[in-house]
Amino acid sequence: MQSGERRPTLADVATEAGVSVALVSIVMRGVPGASEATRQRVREVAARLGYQPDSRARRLRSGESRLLGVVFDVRHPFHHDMLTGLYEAAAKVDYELALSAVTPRRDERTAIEDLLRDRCAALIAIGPQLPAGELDLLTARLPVVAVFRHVHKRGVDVVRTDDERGLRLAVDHLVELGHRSIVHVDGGRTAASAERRRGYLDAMGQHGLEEFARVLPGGFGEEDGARAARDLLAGPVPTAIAMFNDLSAAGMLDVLRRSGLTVPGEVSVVGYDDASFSRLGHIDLTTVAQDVEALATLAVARAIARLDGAPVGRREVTVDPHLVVRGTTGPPPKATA
Amino acid sequence: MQSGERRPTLADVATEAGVSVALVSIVMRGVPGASEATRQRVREVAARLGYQPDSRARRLRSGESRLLGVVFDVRHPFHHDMLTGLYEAAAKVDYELALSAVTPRRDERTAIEDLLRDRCAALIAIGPQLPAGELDLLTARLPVVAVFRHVHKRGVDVVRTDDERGLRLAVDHLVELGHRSIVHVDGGRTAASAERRRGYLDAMGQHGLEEFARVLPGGFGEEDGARAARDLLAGPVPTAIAMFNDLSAAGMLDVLRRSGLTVPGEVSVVGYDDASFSRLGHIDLTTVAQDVEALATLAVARAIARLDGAPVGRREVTVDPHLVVRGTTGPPPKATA
DNA sequence: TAACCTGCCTAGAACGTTCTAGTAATGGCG
DNA sequence: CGCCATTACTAGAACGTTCTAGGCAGGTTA
Repeated sequence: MQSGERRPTLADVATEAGVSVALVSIVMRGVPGASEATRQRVREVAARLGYQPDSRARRLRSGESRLLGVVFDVRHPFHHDMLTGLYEAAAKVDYELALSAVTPRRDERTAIEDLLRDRCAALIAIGPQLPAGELDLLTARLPVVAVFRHVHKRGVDVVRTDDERGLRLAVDHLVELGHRSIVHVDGGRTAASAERRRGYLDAMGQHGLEEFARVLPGGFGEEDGARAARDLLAGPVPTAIAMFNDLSAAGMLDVLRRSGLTVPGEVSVVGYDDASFSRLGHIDLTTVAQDVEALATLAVARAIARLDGAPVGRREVTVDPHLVVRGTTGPPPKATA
Repeated sequence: MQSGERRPTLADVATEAGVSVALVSIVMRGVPGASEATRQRVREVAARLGYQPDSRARRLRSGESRLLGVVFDVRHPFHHDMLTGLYEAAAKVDYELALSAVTPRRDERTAIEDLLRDRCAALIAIGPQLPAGELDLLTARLPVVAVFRHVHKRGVDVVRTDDERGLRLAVDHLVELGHRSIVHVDGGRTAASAERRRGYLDAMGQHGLEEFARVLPGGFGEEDGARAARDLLAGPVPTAIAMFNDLSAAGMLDVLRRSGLTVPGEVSVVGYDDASFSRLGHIDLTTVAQDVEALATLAVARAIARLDGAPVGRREVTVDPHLVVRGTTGPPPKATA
């Protein structure tokens, strides 16, 4: 009942089974060097005593930790999807994950320091906010892979979505539906905002719609989208809007609908991220989805390539996003087309 | 540039500073036993070499791990809020957290086993799905605290929201607004469903509204709420609905509005959980919020009380939720009132 | 018979800490 | 001067593993 009793160790199993500690270790690791008979017996004893290997001692002894440190932010739903993929990718190559969360009251520096103390072999930072220089310093200690964010330092590997392409997808979709007057509400100073803006402008150019191109200042929050909507309603309203992300798209949608406009009847709206709420019947947002699965797999692969000292090509690798068409996009109203 | 070099150890710092390993340990831990002069020098050397203590070795040696294992589910937004609180509560009592995530492809058993191997001192399981018996077995090894879920085994501590009270709050609010015909859509077989149902029935009774009490089968998903809405629309529609949670409330809202009913003009809706999307202007759901902060603090306190062998009162402790009034509740339409 | 495998097993040294027990130097006090 | 306390430090044993080097049977080969 009490948890006071010491947890059993290899030595306990060894004495109980009447063999040496080393032999029990051999059996527990499943490496050759023991007869099938003793193997069976040792395993039986271990199970009976409830023996569980001590990963601290194990890693301490065998220099290699086979442990990937992962920094994520509890506030960002994306990061949790990433965790799913990371666990799977790591398990495939027989690595474990050490998680360290960034919360409103626990900053990234603290999160990273914890991982360093745990002696993880490499660091995967999801959407790191730390100055690039600081991340770069870490690479003297261990390989660092940044996910979701462009870091222009030589030491840091980067795995991210091709955000330019993401916005091109959004624009292509709208053009295909017949839209020409398409505006973009950007992410302000948010990371990736520049890439998405560029993608938007490129796509408009490629479709010969330079004259319609128009970028409004926005941000990553719902309120930023709502504000942009009010700005937009002050002048001639475009037939379609490509938003920086889903959250700002939600704000945009809300204000548009409250002002009496129908979506997608009079205005089409595209988001970015495929946040979970976008799937809600009530929002039903057409959006650009990042391939979280691929990002996770690549991040792990990259970290391990560094650890193995394998030659690595480009420092930065991008993953293609894809469009998820839902209910906020449709052909433009007849009058404007 | 390469991460090949061995990370510096106490011994490296010791030789470099010309002192013994033990002394460096003393300095690094900040315990008495070194002069201020050498303290300064050792710290300077440690910083220069980039020394970082090895938490594996540290914990291995000093029997006590001061490590709390936390199991959470990446799919549940709630769990992330809990992490924020847990980190803070743990830091206050100088404990660290070891996180282990449950994902769609990584089950709870695996997550827990990982933590056991890390030799954490106690286990905090957020919304555990494991059979109560299995959780109870674990208590032979270490203290187990279940959060959010009622576990009726003697060995397991429980910290949860007073869900009965939560639904009473919802009903009280609606009654205060003037509603009498209030139905409840429950959570089906979901944990906590029974408690919330009971809270609803109690509250209706206390207000003398037994004759209006009506429970519809639901579930935890959006689709469950939508289905219940369609069932509801087949007969006479009540003036208010208390839903099992926010997600099912979203489904309910969507179907109601699509069928032409105004919310809260003709029907009021209350959710449960205060999920982040409930704050969106477009949803703006009145809901019952759990006090995540308090739950986290209590969970840590309870785990540590067990570790210290302090006498613990009741196995189960509940936290009061509170109502967050937003835009989906209002007085009933005149005709019905 | 001696020499050499091969299969099963063990002793004991690591890994990087912390902790216990102790030593040397200093200083105050009689 | 001798004695005891105090301060500053160190040696070496743990913690629970893994790993290297080897021992001891029993069989095969020269």
